[in-house]
Amino acid sequence: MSTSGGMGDDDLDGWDLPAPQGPKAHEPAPPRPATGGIAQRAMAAVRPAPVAVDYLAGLNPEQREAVETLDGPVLVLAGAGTGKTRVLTTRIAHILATRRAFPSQILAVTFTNKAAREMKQRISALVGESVEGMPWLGTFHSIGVKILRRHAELVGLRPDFSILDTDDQIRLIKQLIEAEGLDAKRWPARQFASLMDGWKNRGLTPEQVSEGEGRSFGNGKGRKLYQDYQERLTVLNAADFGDLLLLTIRLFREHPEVLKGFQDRFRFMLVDEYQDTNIAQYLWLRLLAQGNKNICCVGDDDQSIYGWRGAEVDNILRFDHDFPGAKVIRLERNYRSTAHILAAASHLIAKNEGRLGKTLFTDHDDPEAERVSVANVWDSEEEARTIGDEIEDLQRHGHALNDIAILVRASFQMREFEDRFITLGLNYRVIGGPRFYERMEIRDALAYFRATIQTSDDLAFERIVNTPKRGLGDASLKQVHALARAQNIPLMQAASLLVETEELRAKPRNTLKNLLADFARWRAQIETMRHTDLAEIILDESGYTEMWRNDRSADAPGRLENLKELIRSMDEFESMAGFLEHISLVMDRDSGDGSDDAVSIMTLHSAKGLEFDTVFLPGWEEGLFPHQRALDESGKAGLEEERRLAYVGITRGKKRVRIRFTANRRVHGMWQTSIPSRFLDELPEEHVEVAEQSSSYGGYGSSGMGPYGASRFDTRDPFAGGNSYSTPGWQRAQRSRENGGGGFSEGGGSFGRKGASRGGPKTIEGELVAKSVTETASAYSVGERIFHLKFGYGRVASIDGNKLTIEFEKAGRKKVLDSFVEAV
DNA sequence: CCGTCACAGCTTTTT
DNA sequence: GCTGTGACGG
Repeated sequence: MSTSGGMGDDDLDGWDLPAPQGPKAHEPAPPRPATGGIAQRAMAAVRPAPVAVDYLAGLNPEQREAVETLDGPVLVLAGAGTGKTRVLTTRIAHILATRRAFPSQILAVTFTNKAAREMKQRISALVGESVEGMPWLGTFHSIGVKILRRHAELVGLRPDFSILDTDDQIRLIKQLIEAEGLDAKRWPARQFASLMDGWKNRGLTPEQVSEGEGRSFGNGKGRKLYQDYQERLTVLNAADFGDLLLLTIRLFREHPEVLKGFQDRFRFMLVDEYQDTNIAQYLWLRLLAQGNKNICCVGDDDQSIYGWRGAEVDNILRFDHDFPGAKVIRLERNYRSTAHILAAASHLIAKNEGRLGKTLFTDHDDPEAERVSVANVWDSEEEARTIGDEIEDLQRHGHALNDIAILVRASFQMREFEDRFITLGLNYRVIGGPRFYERMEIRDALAYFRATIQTSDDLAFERIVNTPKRGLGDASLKQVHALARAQNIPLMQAASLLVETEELRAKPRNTLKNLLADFARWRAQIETMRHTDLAEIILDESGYTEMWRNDRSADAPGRLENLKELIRSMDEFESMAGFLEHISLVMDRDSGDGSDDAVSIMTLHSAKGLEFDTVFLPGWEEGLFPHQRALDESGKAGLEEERRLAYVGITRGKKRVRIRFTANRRVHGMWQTSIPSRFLDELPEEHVEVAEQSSSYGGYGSSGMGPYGASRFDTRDPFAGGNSYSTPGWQRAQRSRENGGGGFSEGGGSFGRKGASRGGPKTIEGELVAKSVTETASAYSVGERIFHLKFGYGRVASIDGNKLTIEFEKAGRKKVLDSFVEAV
C-alpha cells in the first residue's frame, strides 16, 4: 500500500500549523493545501522522503523531542494545553514521513470515538488523504473488536458475535440472579453489573476474582454469577464491552502466534490519555508492546478523573517501571491560558500528593488579562440568571457564544441554566446529555412526531417509513428518493405525487398512500387535540406500539416503557412542537453541525480535552464540588480526584475563568445553606478577583436571612442591577416593563416547561409574576401584529393575563409571555 | 394485561 | 421533592 507516500513536499510546505492546543469540539480542521491528483501523489511517493520537515518547525524543543524519539518506550507528560494532540498527530506524521512504517503498521488508541475521529482529521490534515490507510486508529474497544472478529473461534465465539449494550447486560444478569434463587430486590442486577465491570476493568476472570470479593454479592454467589454470565454470553455468541478487552488479552495469552503476528504488525504504538487506562487496558498494551517496544503514551496525571470507572493513575505513575528504559518527556509550556488562569490551576493542583509534578508556564503576558473571578450568589437560580447576564454582556462585546462554556459538576445543575437560557432566548447546547433520546424506540417515536409536524423532515420520514414493516422496501423508496431529488422537494411531497401515478406497484402504492393519509389525519388534529393524546394516537395508529408489543425479545417491554415515558415527559410541554424543539436542543449536541453559535453546557468530565475563551464554573460548594459521595466513598483519593476535576475545569479557560458558588442550594429537594468549596481557598489570592456582584445580598453567611429574606427580592430585581443595563436581556425586560408586563418570569419562557412544580424561592417569582398579572393587563390586543425574537412575526390570537397566544407566521401557535414580544 | 401505589435513591460515563 | 421501578390488585 502506497498511502504513506501520499505525503509529498507539496502537502507539507503549505501546512498552516493549527493552534497548538488540545482538540476543541468545533475547531475547524486546519486548512489543508490543495493536493494534487492521484498521479501527483504517486509521483511524490517516488521522491525521497522529505528531509527538511516543515511539520516540525512550529514545535518547541520538548514537543519536538516527543515527536522524534521514535524508538523505545516514551511517556509524554503533557500538561493541560501543552499541545498533546499535536504531538501525537505530528508523531504519526513523522513516522510516515520518515518511512518508518506504513499507516497500517501504526496502532493508535484513544478512549472515545470522538477523540479517534478528531485524531484522524488532524492527521489527514497533516499528511493528505492517506488516513484511510490507518485501520488501527481507534478506541480500545473498536480495535479489540477488530482483532476478535478475526480470531473469534479461538476464544469460543463466532466472528459475527454481537456486542451487548448495558441494557441487555442488566437484563441478562437479572435472569441469572433469579435463576440462582436470589432475591432480585436485595441483590440488584445493576449493582452486580458494576461490580463485574470493576473486575473486568482489572482484567480479572471469574477464577481470578478473590474469595472475599466474589462473596461480597448475592450471598457469596458473586463469582458463580460471573461464571454463569460468561457462559451465557458464549452461548449467546455475545460479548460485553469489558470482554472486548478481556477476550483479546486471553487470545494473546493463549495463542502466542496470534500475539506475535500483531506485535510484528504494530511497529509503533501510540496511546492517548494514558492516565485514563485501566488495568485491563494496560495488560493489553503491555502484551502488544513487548514486541518492538515502540510505545508512546501521552497523558497527564493531573487530569485523571475517571478513577471511578476503573482508571488507574498508577499506570502513568509507574510507566518507567513497567516499560524499562522509558524516556519521560514533560510538556510544560502552555499555549492556552493566561498566566492568571495557569497560576490558579497550578496552585490548586499542588495540594495533591503523589503527582509526577509538572510546572506549567506560559509566555502570555497580558497585563489586561482578567484574573480568575470568584463570586457568591444567593442560589442556583440567581447563579443561572447572573451567568446568563454575563454571557449576554460578553455577546454584546463581540464574543461568540461558541467560545463560552458552563462546566458543572453534576448534570442536574444543567437544567437551571437551560431554563434560564430558553427564557433569554440564548442559544445553548448541552453536551453529553441523557442517553434516553438516543434509544432506538425513542428516536423512532420522535421521527413520527417530527414527520407529522414537519412534512419536510426527510430524515424522520425515512426513518419510519418502513418501521414497522409495511412492505415499503428499498425499491419503492428509491423511486421516492429519485423524484424528490429530481424535483428538489421533500420526500413526503414526492411520495404524495408518486402515489397518484402508476410508477409504483399497486401494493406499495396503496401502503404509501395510507401512510400519507395517516400523517395528514394526525396533522389535522394538532390544533384540536391534546398533544400527549395525539402522540399516543400516532404511535398506536401507525402500528408502532403494536410492533413492540408483538416483539418477543427481552428488551421489548423496556422499549414500551420508554415510549410511555416519552409521552409522560411531553406532558411537561405545552405543545408537540415545543416538546420537539426542546428535544432537538437536547439532542443536537452530537448530531449538531456545530455551525450554530451556542453556549456549551456540560459536565466537567465531558469538558476534558476542550477549551473555551470563557469558562463559567458554577456550584463550587462543599458536598457538590467536591462531591460528598466522592469524599464518602473514596476518602482522600476521592478528594484528590475532585481536585483534579477542578484543575481540569480551570484549565479549560483560555482568557476568562469565572467561578461561582451559591449561599443556598436545594439538595434532594431540601433547601440547605451551602458551605463554600474548600477549593476556593486553595486558589492563589494574587491571581483571583473576588467579584463584587451588584447582586450582593450581604454576603455568605449573613445571619437571619432565609431564602425568603427581603434582600433576595432586591437582588432578583434586574432593574436594580448595576452592571447589566445594556444587556439584551435587560433591554427586553425594559421593553416589557414599558409594556406593563412582568419582565422576568421563569415558567413561561417561550414554549418551555410549566413552572408550576417548582418550590422554594421559585415561589417568590411566582408571586411576582402573579402580581404583575393582576396589576397590569397586557398592553397587547387581539389581532395585533407582533415580533418575537425566537419565533419571528405573528398575530395575537388570545390574551390571558401576561400570557399571549400567538399565531406565528412560521412557528405556528404558541403561548408566550408578553415580555418577549414587541409590537410592530 | 394494565394501572396504581409505595418506596428508594439521588455524580461523573465510554465502549 | 421528584422520578423511576417493582409489586400488587383489578
